[in-house]
Amino acid sequence: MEVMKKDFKQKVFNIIRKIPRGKVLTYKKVATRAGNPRASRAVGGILGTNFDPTIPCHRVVRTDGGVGGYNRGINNKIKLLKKEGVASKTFLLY
DNA sequence: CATTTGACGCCAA
DNA sequence: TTTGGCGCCAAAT
Repeated sequence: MEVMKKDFKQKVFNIIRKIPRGKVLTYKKVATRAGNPRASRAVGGILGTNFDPTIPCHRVVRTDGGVGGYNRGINNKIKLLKKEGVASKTFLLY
C-alpha cells in the first residue's frame, strides 16, 4: 500500500492514534514517521487547526521536553499526561 | 493561486 | 549552560 495519496495529515493522525497510554511521542518522531523529519512544524500546525477528539494528541510533546500546546487547554493536557503516568521530566511546562 | 499561520527543531552567540 | 534567531513543511484562509 505505499503512498496512498493521503499522506501527511492522515498519517500523522494515524500515528498519534497508535500511541499507547502512558507513553508520549515527540512532534519530530511523528513527523519522521509521517514521512518528513523536518515537518515537525506541520504536525503541530495540522493538530492546531484540525484537532480531532478521537485522537490522543495530548500524548505528543516537544523534543525539547516542552508540553507543546493543546487546543483543549494546555493545563488539561498536562493533567492528562500526569494521570497517564508520564514522567514529569518528559514534558516540562515552561 | 499566493500568503500567513502554527501545538517545532536545530544552530549560533 | 541558557537565550535568541532562523529554517522547514503542510494546512488554512
